[in-house]
Amino acid sequence: MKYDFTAIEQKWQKKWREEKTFAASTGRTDRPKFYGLVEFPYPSGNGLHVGHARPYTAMDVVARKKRMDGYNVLFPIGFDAFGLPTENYAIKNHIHPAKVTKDNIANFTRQLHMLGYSFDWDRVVDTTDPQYYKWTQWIFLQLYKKGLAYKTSMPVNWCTSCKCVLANEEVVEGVCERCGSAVVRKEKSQWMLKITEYAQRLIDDLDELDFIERVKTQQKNWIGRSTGAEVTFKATTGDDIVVFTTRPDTIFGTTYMVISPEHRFVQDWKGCIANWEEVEQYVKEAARKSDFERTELAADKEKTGVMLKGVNAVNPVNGREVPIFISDYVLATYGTGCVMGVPGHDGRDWAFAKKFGLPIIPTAQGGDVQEAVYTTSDTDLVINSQQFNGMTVKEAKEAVTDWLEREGTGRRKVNYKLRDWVFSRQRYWGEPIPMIWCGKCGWQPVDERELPLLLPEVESYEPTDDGESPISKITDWVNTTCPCCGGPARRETDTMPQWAGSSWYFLRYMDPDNAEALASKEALDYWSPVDWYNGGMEHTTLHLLYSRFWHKFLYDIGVVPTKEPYAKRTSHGMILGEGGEKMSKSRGNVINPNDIIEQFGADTMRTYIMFIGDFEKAAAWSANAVKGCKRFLDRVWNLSEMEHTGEDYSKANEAAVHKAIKKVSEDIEAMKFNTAIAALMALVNDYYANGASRGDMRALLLMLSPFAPHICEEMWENMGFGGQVSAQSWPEYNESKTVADTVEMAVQVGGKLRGTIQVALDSDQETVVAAARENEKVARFVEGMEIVKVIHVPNKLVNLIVKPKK
RNA sequence: GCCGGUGUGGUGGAAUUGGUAGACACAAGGGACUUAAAAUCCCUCGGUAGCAAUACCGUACCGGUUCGAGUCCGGUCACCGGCACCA
Repeated sequence: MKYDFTAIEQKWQKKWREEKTFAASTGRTDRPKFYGLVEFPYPSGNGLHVGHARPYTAMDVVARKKRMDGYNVLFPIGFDAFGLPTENYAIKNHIHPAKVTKDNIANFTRQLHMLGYSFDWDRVVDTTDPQYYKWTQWIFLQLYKKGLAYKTSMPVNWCTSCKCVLANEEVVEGVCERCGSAVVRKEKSQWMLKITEYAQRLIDDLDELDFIERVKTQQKNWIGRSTGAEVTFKATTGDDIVVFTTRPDTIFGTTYMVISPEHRFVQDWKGCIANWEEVEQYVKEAARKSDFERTELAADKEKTGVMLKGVNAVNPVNGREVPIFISDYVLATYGTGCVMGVPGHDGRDWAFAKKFGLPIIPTAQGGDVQEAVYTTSDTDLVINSQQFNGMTVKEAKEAVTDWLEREGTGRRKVNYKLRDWVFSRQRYWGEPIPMIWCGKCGWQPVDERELPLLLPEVESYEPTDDGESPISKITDWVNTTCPCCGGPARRETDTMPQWAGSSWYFLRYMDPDNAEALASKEALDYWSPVDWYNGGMEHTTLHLLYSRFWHKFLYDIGVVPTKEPYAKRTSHGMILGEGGEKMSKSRGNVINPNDIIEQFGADTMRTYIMFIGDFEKAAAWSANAVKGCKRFLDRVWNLSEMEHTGEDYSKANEAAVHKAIKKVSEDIEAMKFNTAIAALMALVNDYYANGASRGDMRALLLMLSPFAPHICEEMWENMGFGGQVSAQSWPEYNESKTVADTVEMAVQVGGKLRGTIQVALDSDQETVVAAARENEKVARFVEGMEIVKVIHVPNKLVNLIVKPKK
């Protein structure tokens, strides 16, 4: 009988769908629970990509194995459907984004079914569904009520021609992606979320989590905790210039100050600044550059800046007056937007001082700071610093800070690189922010009972000429009454960023239809936390951190039972095109999973995408290798033509089967899917060499079923094992049966491999050395030599260290 | 630039975490079967020298630690992800 994968796959997919084979049930007390989560897709018009298939297949393999291990498994899917691409598509084609979204979701759903994923299709969530975003808005209101949402002025990318705010991605080399006009930075009032309030907890609680190390370090570095001091320098205008420094010990070396071009002092001091035209010109130029361009420190890149003539700053430790510059390497958004320039011991400051001919005063011994910047170590001795001279750098850090605190001009301070979350978008396709502005009462939250606050219908989704969201033109919707005083008021017309909906979606899966709460307490208590969350490295510092922040907040207000949303986090590598290039439409190397399924079947697609390489690393697509996986499944299918007798493992295969069960079990747990499949290929090779009993076949189908479920179900049925593979228990292995009684050991002489020997398992050193010396090749290198040392690694290797006999 | 990561045959990758480098595949070459092709099966397959046994070299590059390094340490180069409004 031929392996008709199309018929087989359709048959089983239909059955799974109709029988709801993989539906999760809340609160089954007879089994432990397992909640496996994948990052839900953004339903773009391009359809499902092989880049989705890798992580989804991986977690599907894990979920299927966990069910066979006896867990009550929740493995859900949904759609993160608000966002820019859909909106832009809608603008271009004059189709409502809701319609675009609906069509794309239908297409994604069809494609996901074709891959045979064991999702619980009764729990699909869609972030654009009002019954879903009702709760996204509700969470925002709770944040607002706890003082964690506030409005402030923030710089945005402003296209001078389209007159609208652009996403960073829409700015290409400083100009608007759409019209090519100049993009400038413009201040705009934005809703912000105080993620910084959670900075320390977001660092500390990482310790308890089973996240892969690179995710932890990247999150820690992103939050960027540093300890130091906040110091106040008096300006000659009388203003306080506050700087943050991690190096208070170098304060005597301050020879200038720098403030960011957009700092309010620049405008405040306009009257005192003698060279205002020059300053204004520089501020304008800086506005054109992104933070990224500004801080980019290429070796050949010259520092730029302008001195503010007419204003100086006074160093609080010695009363010395120093000049003040504006320079774009100081960002308004990090620290206080002001820095003290200590060129002797900071590379950027040194380059700046050299450029502008500023004095360089060393504050620690070692190196010649006139020639090159000197990076101090903790034990260097302090100089040029009055009473602190002779202390070590480490001591001086504390002593100077103590002194500043006593004098009232400084204080200890922990600083974080992490910035508050800009939560406003002047866009249509997002959740409306449920706030009302009243001229008398200020910002007022929409009454919770009125949620969801529906996104109104508009004719055009284009941002307006004044840069406001298109919904600002719907006056019927915008004009409302103040919930506080009942007077006329206006609704907020900004919408939320796409990150909002994806910050809590995993909670909704637990109880997707709940109308009273984002999920019931029972469901949250039972399923929390997510046991295993796999996703891309690119989401480490934004999505993953945002969602940890929201979860911690929900924990604080008693909504969720755990401090952290995800117990375990792993990450997959990208799928590249043939030859290792990034897959992209323009390169024409995009692989559509549907084509592969049509040609080779979903089981081949799944097996290949798991076999393609190390799951954590990027891997290049290879059409030839796909054929190899199809060949493997053909070989599995053709095993049916062999005669199988005996329900036990056959003598010839017993050790191989036990070994394979061990290997596959461990590899799935460790995400080493490629070697799990390699082990199954090797097992099939053994079956071809030795024949296979019914018991051997049973084990193979059970182990292969998470990877290639359809073919295994079909063969399981054909062989009359009874029931479905997916409902069976995972096979167990016997450790003692995985090891042979003799082992092959490597023999080295002087660290070089000279031969191998067969010895009994766990032989002692004496036996091993004796056997080694009998080996002809080894003997040749030992002859006439004296063995001075033996290194024996049991069952692995023996290394004879020799020297010539005297 | 900063942060995180990666680099092994013609190709994808494996290597029990310091212990026999190249498992399992792909491609290629040779052979069997076939009127022929496809499919299937068998053999070879890191480099150099040799008929061979075998020897030497070999995990991006340079150096170090060690009886022993793909694995650890220092430096260099190349590539990939992120850099806060793509998600």
